[in-house]
Amino acid sequence: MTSAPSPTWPPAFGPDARKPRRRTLSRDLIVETALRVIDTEGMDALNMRRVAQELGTGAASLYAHVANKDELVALVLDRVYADMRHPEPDPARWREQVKDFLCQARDNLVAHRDLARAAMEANIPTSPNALDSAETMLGLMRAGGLSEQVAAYAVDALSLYVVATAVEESTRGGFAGQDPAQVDTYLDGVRSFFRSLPPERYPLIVSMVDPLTRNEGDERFEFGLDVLLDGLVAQAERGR
Amino acid sequence: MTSAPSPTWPPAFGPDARKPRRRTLSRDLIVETALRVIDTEGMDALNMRRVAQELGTGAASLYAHVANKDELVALVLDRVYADMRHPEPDPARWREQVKDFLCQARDNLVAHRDLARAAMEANIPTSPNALDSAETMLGLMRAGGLSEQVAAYAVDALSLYVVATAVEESTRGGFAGQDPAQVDTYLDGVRSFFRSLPPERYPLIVSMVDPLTRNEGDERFEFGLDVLLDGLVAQAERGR
DNA sequence: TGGCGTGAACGAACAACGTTCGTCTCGAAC
DNA sequence: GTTCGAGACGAACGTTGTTCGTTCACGCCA
Repeated sequence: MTSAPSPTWPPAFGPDARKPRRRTLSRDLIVETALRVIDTEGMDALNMRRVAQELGTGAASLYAHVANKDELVALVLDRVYADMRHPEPDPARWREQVKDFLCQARDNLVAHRDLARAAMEANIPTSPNALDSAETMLGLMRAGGLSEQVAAYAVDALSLYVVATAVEESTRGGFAGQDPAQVDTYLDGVRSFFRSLPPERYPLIVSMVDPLTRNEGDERFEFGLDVLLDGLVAQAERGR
Repeated sequence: MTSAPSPTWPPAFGPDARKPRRRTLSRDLIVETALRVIDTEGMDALNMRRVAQELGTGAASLYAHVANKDELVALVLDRVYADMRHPEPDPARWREQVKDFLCQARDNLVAHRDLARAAMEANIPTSPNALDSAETMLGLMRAGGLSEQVAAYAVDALSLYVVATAVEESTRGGFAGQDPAQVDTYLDGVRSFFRSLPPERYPLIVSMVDPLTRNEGDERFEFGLDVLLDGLVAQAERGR
């Protein structure tokens, strides 16, 4: 590993001593770059040095614009919530509107790899664009005739389901549905594992391998969503 | 910061040179120790050196019994699932039984700080005791008359809701409900933040602060659970 | 136009982490 | 009594988030 010692030039004579100092750093640019890293390599690959490298600078430079990594991730998340489109409440179609809005939210999340993991770790939403989504959901629910308390609880439960589903889905096989073939091979592995289990201990799991591992588009996600919304409709009618 | 250089004794004469070599390491002991660390200091404080120190040894020693940290966490999680008590299915009371079982699961999770985070990151459950719980749930659902596909989807959705709720709750204010007073002060902070929001942009959030931040025991958790179960009952009756 | 203060960029460094390496040592089998 | 292997162990490596002290470019005021 010992290489010939290369002579160290005095700084002024070093190669390209006048490298152009990039003065173009900004908060938005950092957030956008971080999102691009997440999109292409996932959350695990997101670190300060990686983002800085993408911008042709060092990690320390980022801290002039961003308090720490947690704040950066929160900003990225809020940036993604900004892409949501918000419907005008129509009382006659509140159930459909809520479902559409939540499907949109899920699509928006899984479009950015496993970014949903950040949404899961976040507490009660406090970022501007996340609050916009909460406000919209509350509007749809209240238009549907749900009481204040039921609407408040429902927003919580539904948001939780959407985010948790996005996390689960984006973790399947390591990366989200971006390559369906690899998800299939992962599920094939699960199937053969389930089938190899001792039937005397796990009779139902072994006999229900196919329903348990069924993967037909958004069927699984929409099933849970419909169950929740059916339950909410029942609540609404009961409270009336 | 320069202190007087203390003389370094040759190893053989050092203090307590004959420290008893603990040959009592085992997989179960490591798992139990890790769980204790999680219980007392939370998941963030769980690292290999910390567990090893608790056992009076070095981090490297653990790797003879455990492949890596991920496996250790998975073992801890399975160890916690072992505490579940499994009911005998009674078709007449299936809804109540499912609810009781899931409440037990939630209590079991939040009893160990933010261990639920590990359950969230885990994929489809493949550990023995987690599979036992899935098997039990499937048995209760099938006894209730749900179709194979509905039961399979339902187990997924309900498990997801329980784990996600546990994560959310254990993250509130940094630590789970172990100190209700501190959770209250956290919620007070959220309340005053919500109230300080611009009413023209967030009219519903501002006017619904109290319902949104209500924290009455397990009311919030049970609300979502009841909504899901109501929706499932509706599914069951529809499919009949 | 020329000096100057300030915020930002930067390289180096620190501490904590998961993990691996090579060595040593104990206990049991022969 | 010798051998041998599993496991305990200290040291080290590479990666991470973050901080420190310095340097520098730009805009302001004289």
